[in-house]
Amino acid sequence: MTTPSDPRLNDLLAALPDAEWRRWEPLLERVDLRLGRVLYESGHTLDHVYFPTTAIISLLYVMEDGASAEIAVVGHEGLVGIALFMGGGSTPSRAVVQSAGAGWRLRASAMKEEFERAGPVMHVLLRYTQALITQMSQTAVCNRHHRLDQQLCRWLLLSLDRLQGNELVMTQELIGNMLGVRREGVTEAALRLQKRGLIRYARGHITVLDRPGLEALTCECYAVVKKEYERLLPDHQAT
Amino acid sequence: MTTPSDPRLNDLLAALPDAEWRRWEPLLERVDLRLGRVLYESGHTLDHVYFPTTAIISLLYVMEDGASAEIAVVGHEGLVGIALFMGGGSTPSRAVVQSAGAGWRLRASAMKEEFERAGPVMHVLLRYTQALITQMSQTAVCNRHHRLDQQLCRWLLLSLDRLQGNELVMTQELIGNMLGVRREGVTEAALRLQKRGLIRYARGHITVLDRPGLEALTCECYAVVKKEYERLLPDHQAT
DNA sequence: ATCGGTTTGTACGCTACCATACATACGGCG
DNA sequence: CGCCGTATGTATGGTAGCGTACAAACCGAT
Repeated sequence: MTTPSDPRLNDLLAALPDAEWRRWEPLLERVDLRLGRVLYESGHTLDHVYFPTTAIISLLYVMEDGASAEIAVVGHEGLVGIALFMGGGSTPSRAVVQSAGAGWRLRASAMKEEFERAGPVMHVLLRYTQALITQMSQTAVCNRHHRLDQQLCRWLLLSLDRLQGNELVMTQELIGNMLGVRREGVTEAALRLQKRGLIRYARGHITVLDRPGLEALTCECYAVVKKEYERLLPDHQAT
Repeated sequence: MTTPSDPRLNDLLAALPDAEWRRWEPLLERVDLRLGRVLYESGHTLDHVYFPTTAIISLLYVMEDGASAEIAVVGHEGLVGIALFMGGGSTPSRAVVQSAGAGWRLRASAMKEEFERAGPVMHVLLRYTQALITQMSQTAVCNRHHRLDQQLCRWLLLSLDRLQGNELVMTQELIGNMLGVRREGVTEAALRLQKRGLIRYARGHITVLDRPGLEALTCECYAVVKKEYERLLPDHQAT
């Protein structure tokens, strides 16, 4: 698929003042992000930052023994590759396409230059980074205290917010990798949600039937993060 | 106690170029940080950033039902209050003094001004922020996958790195709050470590007897975070 | 239509941690 | 010295999620 996919579907790009946007537009390169593609690997130096429009990227941490856990999710509201302007150039995590779609990317050198202007671009990026930090912290807390059922609800809602439509393509095995639990655990939790009529599951396709129901069942973590994104990035697109 | 406590015991202050240091020095105010003091509360606007020298600060998240979990620890290697220059002005977490000691603080307005110069100060602060992000992500993963015994080791080592000496003043109840587990769980884990001869516990005083032993027992999370701090902030003081 | 790989469902025993309750021990203060 | 509050140790039953194993259902390709 090669739909044009307006770059300004990405909220950060959309938030750029006109002057910056004119500079950026010619530098942006469209990328087709297929399921499973790795945008960067733990410890590797980044060569681009990615601005997803219709794709969803998962930042996940893979441990020595192969166990993994998602630390944050990035969609059209954000960007992948903050280490570039934060100064480290790499992070000990991996960025994987969790839901196929489109995005736009900018070369590392261009990104750094733009950031170093220390103008509105920098401030938006830093506010976004703070929102991302909130998501990560909340994930830490949620991992500690909340039950799998609630976490699954939170995860579904986070994904839904970054998609158009109410269906997501995702096997239970993959959800298990993201949440850092066994596939069987996901099966059981998903069945419980299905029995309540909140979702429908079928071989890698989840249809959300009752979003308010999910919101009622999930833990506070979802709302806390969402509110913080809205506070820090008020220009964001309505979902 | 009102020991002078050189502000440059703090690694970030120590890393300042001379020109910046001369500007900062008169602006820094010494603070005596007693156990339990709250430097900022969830959602409240920060009025200072704090640079601990001998104190240790715990960033913790308190949930609606009162359950809590630590998302990061800050000592002489860092600063408390990144939300100030990241742009949000507040975060949904709380900063509490976990180990009494000294620190220095800077008014919010001064901090912002210095950051906005977009020079070396900004770059150090951003690299520190990235290190902090690593710590938070790793906490999320650790909460998901590792056993309490290992987490306790990690926590002890993190504290030890930020202290002089090998004794820390901390009840099991408080450790439970930090790690987000029951006090009884901490008692049992601490007893296991004690039986192995790694620590000695006595009414709020923990003495670490065998640091290499703790390092051998803890999960990879400790080393990953430590390496990342060293990579991002190479000027840091040897512990 | 059949086969084979993938995805989902189910079962079983196990362990770490939880909730609760209570016992003990220490230490500072009168 | 004895008291009391705080801190630590111990016990009991409950449960969520794990590791493992295997069955069933589905889809696509031959």
